[in-house]
Amino acid sequence: MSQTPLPNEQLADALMTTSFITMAMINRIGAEHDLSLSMIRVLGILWDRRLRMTELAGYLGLEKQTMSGLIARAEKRGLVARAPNAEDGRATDVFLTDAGTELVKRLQAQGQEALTPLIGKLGESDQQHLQELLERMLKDWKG
Amino acid sequence: MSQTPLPNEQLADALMTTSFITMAMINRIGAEHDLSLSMIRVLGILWDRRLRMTELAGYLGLEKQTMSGLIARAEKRGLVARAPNAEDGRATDVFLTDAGTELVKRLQAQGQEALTPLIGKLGESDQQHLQELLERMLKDWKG
DNA sequence: TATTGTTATACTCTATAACTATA
DNA sequence: TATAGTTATAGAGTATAACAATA
Repeated sequence: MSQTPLPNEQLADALMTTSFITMAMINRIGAEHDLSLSMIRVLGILWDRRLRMTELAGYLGLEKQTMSGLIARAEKRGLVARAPNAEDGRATDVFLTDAGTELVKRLQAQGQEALTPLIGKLGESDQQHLQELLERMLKDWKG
Repeated sequence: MSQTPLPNEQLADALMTTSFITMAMINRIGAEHDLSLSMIRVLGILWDRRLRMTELAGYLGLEKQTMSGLIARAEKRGLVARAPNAEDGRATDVFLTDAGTELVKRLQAQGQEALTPLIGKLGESDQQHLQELLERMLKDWKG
């Protein structure tokens, strides 16, 4: 006599609270560099990828026109560059410049630093366990 | 011979990735209701509190003028209300209306539902453990 | 004088609509 | 005809600056 498992509401709430706190930290760090959360996401996604405008918009769930504006501003600041796509004459590739790559490294380091006090509320063994659980949850997630 | 514990960089990265995924879900849910992440935070904070404009701005790390605009739009939509503060003639209290309270309940339920597939990647025992670790990490956090 | 809040202004972010160029 | 991208426009979100009212 099995029943459909109820969603773990308390876990969902804890994830949402954790995420709001983490996002507030990332938002604050971004503000120091005049970067919005969307711009940080764009740069982060481009870390190990060269994408077309439409693909990039798809990753972020934004309209292509919105991406045009974001990329135009990022390009103006020298963080990304655009180049015509080799296969499709209509498409434009976007990728990080060296300055953009350095900035992403910096942001990641600052994010790690900012999270240290929160993480430090757990002992080393619990930290290890939390890391494993999160990584298992994220594995192969198509988000 | 002890050494200063290094910050757990992999855990920090997992928290940031989890948060970006969770925020994307919440952002999508908010969009269905024409609510930005900031507006959702405002409504969420007012869930169990009646706050003055400046206090509210402090919670979100925003300037008071920004909060004036957010609250003006929320008030126009009937989600919050303003009233003069009893003790300080300069201050204005903000609180949820009944419609605002209903909306927050709805948003929380939708958030729980949206997170179910992600949470479901872990077994019940792991879910329970993850919840405990997150709650222990969040306990008494002044964020 | 200092604090609380609003208004004025400017820029970023976002979507809808219209357009150009290529497939 | 459909798709990729940009430009035009409008509204929300944000900060800096200036202001009115109260402490």
